[in-house]
Amino acid sequence: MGRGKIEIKKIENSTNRQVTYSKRRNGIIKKAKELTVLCDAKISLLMLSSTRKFHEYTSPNTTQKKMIDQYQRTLGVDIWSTHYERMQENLKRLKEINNKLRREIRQRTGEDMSGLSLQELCHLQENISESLDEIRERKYHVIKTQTDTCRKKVKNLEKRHGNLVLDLEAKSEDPKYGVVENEGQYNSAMAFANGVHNLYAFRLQSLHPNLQNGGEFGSRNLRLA
Amino acid sequence: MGRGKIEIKKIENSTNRQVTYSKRRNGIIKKAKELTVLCDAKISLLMLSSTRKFHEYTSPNTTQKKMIDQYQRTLGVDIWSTHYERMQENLKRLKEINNKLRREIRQRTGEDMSGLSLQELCHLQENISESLDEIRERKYHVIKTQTDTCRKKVKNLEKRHGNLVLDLEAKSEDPKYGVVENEGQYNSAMAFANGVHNLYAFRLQSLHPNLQNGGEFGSRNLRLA
DNA sequence: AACTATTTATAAGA
DNA sequence: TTCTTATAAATAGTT
Repeated sequence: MGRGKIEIKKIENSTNRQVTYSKRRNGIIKKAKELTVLCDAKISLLMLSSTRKFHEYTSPNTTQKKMIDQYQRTLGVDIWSTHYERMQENLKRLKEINNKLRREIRQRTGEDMSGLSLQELCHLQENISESLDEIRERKYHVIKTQTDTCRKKVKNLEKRHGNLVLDLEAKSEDPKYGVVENEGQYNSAMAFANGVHNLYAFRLQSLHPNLQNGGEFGSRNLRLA
Repeated sequence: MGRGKIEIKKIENSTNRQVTYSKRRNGIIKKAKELTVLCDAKISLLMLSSTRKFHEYTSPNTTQKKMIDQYQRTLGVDIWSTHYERMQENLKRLKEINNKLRREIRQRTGEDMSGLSLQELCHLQENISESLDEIRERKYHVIKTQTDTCRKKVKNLEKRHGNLVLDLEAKSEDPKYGVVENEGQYNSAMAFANGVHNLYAFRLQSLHPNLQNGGEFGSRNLRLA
């Protein structure tokens, strides 16, 4: 269509070819647009010129991805299958592991023991019981550690208190200090001493935590006995 | 181009639209082929009609995948990134959940209790203890069910055995049957009776499983006491 | 699917 | 590139 008929074969003249490409490219895009509107079609058009220039047209009511997905579904092929399927499998595998873990937890909590044989139940009971022992041991360990820390703090306070008391006594005997001026200070020192005494009492009690079990943390043991 | 000029808007007549689609589709594919040959271009053309019919054209010297790869490289986009990233996030999320579940199990088994405060440990111990109670209950339930089933079987066997014995006695009293011919039969019937007796003894023992705890399954309870 | 009057696309030239 | 224009090609409406 033009001043003369042309044979459909590669245009050897480079400039001519580029001009023709440009003209016909616009032509085909126009056709694609018209087809989209006239016939309510969806079109994806990718064009790569011999000079590596890229042009595209995609119908407004779709995307390249949708078109390619459709293409793959229609032809029953999947260009990206390798990557994609591997991820899908990974997801599936993780979900399965997840469910197994949840099931294990439900069994261990006693929420769901359906499907467990008597032997499995015995095994589970033994297992949980051992876990309970370990947790109890750990608890005692933590209690002991906290107690030790507390004891050290008390020792430190006692020492500082002792120094204070000595200091105070020294000052009381010193004629330079009157009794009245230092009364308030003495009282607060006594209050401090009382506090330390209480802490010390706690320390003595806590030296054998394993033998007590009378407090909040020990009630469970009584229940189990 | 035709008998009359048409406005570029959706053809409402369905038949007409399909005919036009068919004609213009062929036209655009012809144009694509010409452009491919004339200008040494590479073209990917995907078309989806309003009736969901799919047509495509791809230049002979390329493939859809190459075109799409080129498209993505040229425009610096990744059509799949959204999908891909969502999957990646999903994977990550599942892995995290997985790890949390594993950690919970390790805590419940007593394998790893690092990072647990005293309060948390107490809570855990109480929790596990309750689970143990539930599992023990379930076990007793299973034992009871099995015992009941066994008891029913025994009852049935007793009945059948009783009938056999009566039958045998009747035959022994009947002068038609000699003692010698039936000796073997009688002995085996006695052995069977002994077997049933043993089963019956087991039945009696199992009537109060909660009070026994002397067997394999009860040792744990003693250890907990 | 074929026909054909017309519109549209475009080859060549400017 | 873009414009022009003669002409080839595409196609709307019809059969």
